[in-house]
Amino acid sequence: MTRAAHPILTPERPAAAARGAGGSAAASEVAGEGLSERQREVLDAVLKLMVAEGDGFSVAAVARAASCSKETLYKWFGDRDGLLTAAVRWQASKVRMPKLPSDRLTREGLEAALTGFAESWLTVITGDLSIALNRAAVAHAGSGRSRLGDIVLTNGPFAMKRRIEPLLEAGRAAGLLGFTDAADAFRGFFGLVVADTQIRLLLGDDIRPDPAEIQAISARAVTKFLLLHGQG
Amino acid sequence: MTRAAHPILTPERPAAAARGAGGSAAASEVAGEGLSERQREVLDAVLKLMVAEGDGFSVAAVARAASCSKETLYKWFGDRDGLLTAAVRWQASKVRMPKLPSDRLTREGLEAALTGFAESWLTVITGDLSIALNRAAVAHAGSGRSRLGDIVLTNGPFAMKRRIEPLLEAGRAAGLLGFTDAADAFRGFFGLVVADTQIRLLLGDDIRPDPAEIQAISARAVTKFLLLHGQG
DNA sequence: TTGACACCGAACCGTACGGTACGGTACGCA
DNA sequence: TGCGTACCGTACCGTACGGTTCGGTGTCAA
Repeated sequence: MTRAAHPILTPERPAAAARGAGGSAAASEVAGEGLSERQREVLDAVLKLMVAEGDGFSVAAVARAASCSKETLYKWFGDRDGLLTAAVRWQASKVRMPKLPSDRLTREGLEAALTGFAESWLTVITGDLSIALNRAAVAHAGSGRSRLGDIVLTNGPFAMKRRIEPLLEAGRAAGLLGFTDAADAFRGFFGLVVADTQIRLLLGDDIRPDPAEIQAISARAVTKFLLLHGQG
Repeated sequence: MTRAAHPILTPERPAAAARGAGGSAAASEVAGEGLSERQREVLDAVLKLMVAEGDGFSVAAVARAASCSKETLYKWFGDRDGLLTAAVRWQASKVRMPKLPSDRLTREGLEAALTGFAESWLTVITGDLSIALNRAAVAHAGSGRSRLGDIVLTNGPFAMKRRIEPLLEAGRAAGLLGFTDAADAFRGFFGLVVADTQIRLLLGDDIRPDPAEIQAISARAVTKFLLLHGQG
């Protein structure tokens, strides 16, 4: 278990991490903006705890699970909220959206892209980790004690919207889609894909669609969407 | 402030409340299954606190807000969870769904009923109280510490489904709608109406559609739904 | 070898909260 | 008038948790 350099994080703004020199061997910079290997381990432990116990866990439990001291946790992340926030950010940085076709759009390409997106989205939001994180974010949004809600909102619905709307616009430009308001079209797409799935999962209903069901639901949703907005 | 008879509640199952005799003057039995006037006051105070502070409040805060003693709260509701559960049940008992047309369905009647339902639903879920309750229920569903999630699920999405599906079936029977799977049709309707509104609200986005917007959204959603499933 | 550093593990502190107990008061009833 | 009951307000208790401090250990660089 090699130790790595450990930048002191400003939980709000990850900061350029004023670390001295390049750090020792294992300070790789893959995706977790300025996080050391060890820190990522710790954050993964936090995520695991969130799935298992849903935000009710103590900092001591994190220390136990990650085999590190509370002192280190507080030094790295400031306080419990900073720890949670960092964990959610870390998870968000891991999620990748599917590739969208960049060349000229065909009807089939558009349909495939939309379906792929729907499947990907449903797979994410029905996952244990997403459910746990969304639950925590919702709870925190209620008590206003942190910005977890913002983060999840940004990396959840908003991120989806930012990715989908250009695709819809491209579809319209290519004469494949017809709509007047892109936001409204997105709303329709989101609704047809997600429907009541997410809120039911968050409320504890244990519908867990398997990949086949997700494919079927996505296909139906895209069919409906194209029925509403398809041209030709 | 007149005191009323106070049945000891079994939080799980409200029970027929083994009260002695009819109770004194003010023990009216309007809607809150076996709750005395005073108890309903207390539960309303709890709901107010949930809106204001979102489940983070202490039992002492409830006692303060409702001008009653903690001892009484524990006597009536058992523990903090019982108190919350009773409050959510009490609120659920107050929500009324819109009337649906019972006579022969016309195309206009169906459209009006669907639109009315959509408006009603959006009005409910964008309300402060609904947001607060859903947040609490989601949080509790995560830590498995109570059955709040079930209650909200039953009185939320499931209740909507139970009310809408017969309407859809009636529409199909009257030749106004076409679909093969009622559950799938409901899914579509729910999605088109709610879309990302609820999850965004729960996550702290402060979109608060006013009645005019709700009407507009509902009308568009119903139009789309009828485009997908309308016959003729 | 020595010192600085980063970390672990455990003990510690203050507080907040769930839950209980108790004294005091208003009221119905015999 | 006196008793029982239902309630309020407050004090109290135990515990759990966030956050701090400290002693001890491994590592690296001078």
